[in-house]
Amino acid sequence: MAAQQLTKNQSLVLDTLHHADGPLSAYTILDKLRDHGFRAPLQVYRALDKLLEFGLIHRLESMNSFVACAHPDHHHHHDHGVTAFAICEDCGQVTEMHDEAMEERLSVLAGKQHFKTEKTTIEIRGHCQNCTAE
Amino acid sequence: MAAQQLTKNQSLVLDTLHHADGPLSAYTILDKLRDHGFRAPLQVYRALDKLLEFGLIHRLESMNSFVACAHPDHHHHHDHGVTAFAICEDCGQVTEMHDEAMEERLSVLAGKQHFKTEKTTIEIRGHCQNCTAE
DNA sequence: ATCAATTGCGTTATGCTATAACGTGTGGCA
DNA sequence: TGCCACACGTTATAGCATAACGCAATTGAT
Repeated sequence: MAAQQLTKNQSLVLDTLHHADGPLSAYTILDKLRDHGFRAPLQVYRALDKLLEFGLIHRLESMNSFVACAHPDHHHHHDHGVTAFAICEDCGQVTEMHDEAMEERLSVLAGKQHFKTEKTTIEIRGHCQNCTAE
Repeated sequence: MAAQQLTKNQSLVLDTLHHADGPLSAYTILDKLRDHGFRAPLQVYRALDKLLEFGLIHRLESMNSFVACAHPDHHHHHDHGVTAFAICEDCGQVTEMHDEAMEERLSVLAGKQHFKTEKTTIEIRGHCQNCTAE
């Protein structure tokens, strides 16, 4: 699949997320981009929607914020399978995790209910290794 | 563990959720309870916080809303393990699912990162059996 | 070449979700 | 009695997200 050509706004938002060391809310992104001409939330949300669609970023439902995808190949749409996130409540770091066995398990669970899965959210809130070492 | 004595507001909110046939937002609950004297969001949110604490309801992160716990014994605090939710995007129905194998898998994943889990969110968006049968 | 459809953009206004901060009342208990 | 913890009510505000309008650039079919 061909590399996705991003618009200026989309690139700015994606760069902002890449340079952040944790998830950012849409309004935080907006504030960081005011110097680049951003004035309104919609400018951010529209870019975020596209980046989500391209699979370049993830939305963390449990904290209404967004992170750049940890995958190496930023230049292609790709379907990760299910992604699980470990979110540290102390330092805000987010770790992206993939696991075949868990996908399989979820698939079985959904199958039992004859449920057709469109999107799966898995978010683990807790404390990362660094922040646990008191 | 002893039955939890709920306050008037807490009971009203819990009843509202029990009688609903899908998840409700805090503001929807507020509207349904205006006739019972509710005037402000905080009255709802404070009750919801307690009900969450007691394990009588769940919060669905991916849609900012709340459902009554499907467990039969409403009268005791209980720790479910991890709960996964299947949420139908057509009819709004929510199915609560529990699975040992998945918990185990998540535990292993977290362990690999030396991550200390506090709370796990699993939400599957899609289409339920009824709504798939076109 | 031209028209229509699509897409991105900017702006204003609005709606939905959640909490801060303050004060009141009540029940338990030393 | 005086203190404490807790639920409650109210006002105000903060934080998250989208509707609706109009304009500009691009594409693609005729």
